[in-house]
Amino acid sequence: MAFYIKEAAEKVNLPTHTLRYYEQEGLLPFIKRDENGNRIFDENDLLWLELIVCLRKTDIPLAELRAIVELTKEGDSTAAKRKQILEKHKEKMMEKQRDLDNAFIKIKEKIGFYDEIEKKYHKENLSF
Amino acid sequence: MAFYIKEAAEKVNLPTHTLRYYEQEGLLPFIKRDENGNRIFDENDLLWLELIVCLRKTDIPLAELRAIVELTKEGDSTAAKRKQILEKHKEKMMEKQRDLDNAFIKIKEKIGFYDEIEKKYHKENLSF
DNA sequence: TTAATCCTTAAAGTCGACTTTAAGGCAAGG
DNA sequence: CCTTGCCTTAAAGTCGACTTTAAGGATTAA
Repeated sequence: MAFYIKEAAEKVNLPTHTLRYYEQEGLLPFIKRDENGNRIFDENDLLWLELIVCLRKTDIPLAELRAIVELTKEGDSTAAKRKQILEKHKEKMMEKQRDLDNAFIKIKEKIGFYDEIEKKYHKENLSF
Repeated sequence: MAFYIKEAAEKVNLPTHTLRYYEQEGLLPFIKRDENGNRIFDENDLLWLELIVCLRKTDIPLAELRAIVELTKEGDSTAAKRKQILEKHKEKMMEKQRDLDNAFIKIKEKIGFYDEIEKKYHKENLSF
């Protein structure tokens, strides 16, 4: 189970350019090449890439993903540090959740307000 | 109840620069000035600003807020359009919520994984 | 009177995360 | 043989949302 960049990109629903950019930024450190220098993504690479995509949707900075990669290279002794990075991001995610909850209340209010204006406006403009 | 920019900025927890920038970008169209040309934020301005801040935390684009302002200037007949903009953003918010829910699952898994490595690592390094 | 602290405007700079452009290599199909 | 479509690299450009810098005006406190 190994894939060229186009297949990998399709699997994670990103442009190939972005995958190359991620590799360049140190997020994909173990990507092998075929005899022509083309990238080959194996199952492991894809799993990591999927986690990247999933966490990027919650706006984890590339720098934090890169930091995890660097720590991974240093071996098992860095597991606690890697965990810490993720815990910190999880806190941010929880804050976002709260921000969303607050915004839902406010946006519903405002939508209701616009509804009222709309109703009034139509009532006032009835011809008979 | 009216405030100069510094007080207003403190109330919504933004730098004064950002409030000026927002006005310049057409997000705060009704801000009055005192005899020296200083901005005066009234209760209404603050309420709108608070909504801006609340929705910005969910990444509503400035362009959408500006669009609402422009429609508001055109009067009550545009209430439906303004509502539509907010409904559309509410959809995005719901998608973010789903993204967060998915990411929570994955990040907990990964944290658990790092926990395992950590435990193993400490076990292997016991001297006796 | 001078320093501090507010305010003003306009313009330039920054940042993260891509995205686009340019120039070119390799392999298969017609 | 040539086009098509994949791949490569390096570098430049874009985008949104600020943020910083520069230059200066008005009010207050020492």
